[in-house]
Amino acid sequence: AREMMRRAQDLTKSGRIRQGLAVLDEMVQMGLQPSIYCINILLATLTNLRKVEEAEALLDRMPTLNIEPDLITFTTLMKAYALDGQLDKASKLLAELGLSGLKADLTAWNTLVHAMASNGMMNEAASIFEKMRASGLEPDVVSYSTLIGGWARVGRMDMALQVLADMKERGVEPNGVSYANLLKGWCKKGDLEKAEGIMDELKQREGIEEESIGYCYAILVNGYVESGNLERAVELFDEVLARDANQHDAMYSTIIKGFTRAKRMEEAQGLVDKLKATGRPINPWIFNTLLNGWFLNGQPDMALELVETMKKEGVHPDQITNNTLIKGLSMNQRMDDALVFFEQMKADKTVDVRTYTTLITAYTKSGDTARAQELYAEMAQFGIKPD
RNA sequence: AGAUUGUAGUAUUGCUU
Repeated sequence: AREMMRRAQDLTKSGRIRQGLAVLDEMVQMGLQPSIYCINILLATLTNLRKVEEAEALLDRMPTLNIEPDLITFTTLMKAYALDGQLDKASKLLAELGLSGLKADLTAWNTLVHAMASNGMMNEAASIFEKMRASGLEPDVVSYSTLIGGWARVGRMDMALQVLADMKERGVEPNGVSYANLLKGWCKKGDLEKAEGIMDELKQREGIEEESIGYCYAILVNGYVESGNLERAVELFDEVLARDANQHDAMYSTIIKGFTRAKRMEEAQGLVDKLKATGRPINPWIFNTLLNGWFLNGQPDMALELVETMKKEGVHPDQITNNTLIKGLSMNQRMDDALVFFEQMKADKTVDVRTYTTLITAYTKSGDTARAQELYAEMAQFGIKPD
């Protein structure tokens, strides 16, 4: 049974979901009983792939597999619904745990708070937070950090800071994530001075892991890039690299993004060359960032050349690479070239809603609404829902 | 007994803002 579950997981993870789930049927025929542990792993895999319908179907099948869903099962599915924006269903799952003889724990409550917060529903998030407390559970650092992140996300830094004060008062120590969420909020607002202030407080605090500090710096550097202060970003870039090797790839892609936006392609290219010289494999994010940069700067031929170079270096184009190519080529009046990549993606079954939106937008802008309509109709054939 | 099972924070692609 273990062997078969492993096979099911491998198939599912690699995107062959049908075949993966079919293994369960085989098991039933052979009289083997899958464990709840393994089913939950499958469910988490589907959730992380955003395959909500498949996750839902798996839950529905559990009775025929003679398995009782447990709290982890339901929490995983709540997350799946949240990622899909189906907040009513997520709430209902928690509310109906009792029907299965289960009771929500801190993780389940936190998942639901996050479901609301990540979808901008902060009144709901706060109300669920209170219900959790009323049920006798003490909110932990995750609960508070989730609320901070939610308020920051909707631009209510006053509320985010209030939550920070609340947690301190209640004796829950803020951690790196609590501060990262605040930083992100200030960066999003473009208030880098306030962000620096948070950074100072973070550095003075005892017990914050070095790894979290590096993570926070990465947020700050990106904030400077987004606000157009490339010089300060570059200054911090070296500091961060010296401080935390984990941030290496994120730092490079962030700074390369900055250079490409500032039309400083020589410097962007220079950083990639520097990485190549180390002989270590280049992170696809870095490569994709530079690729997009060539298109932004109106140099589609440089972009195509880059793709060839990277292939030779053993970096293979992924879905984002192809979407970047399709967008870049179509916005540089190279529709025919874009369609070559589009056909390739369809053959690989890697097209997604962005691929279609890109092309539909391009055709609409060029006045070819008939082609746009066609593509819209075609999406459904690939099981892609318009958003 | 064992096993990669659920919750919060960075970088690249579309539309919206």
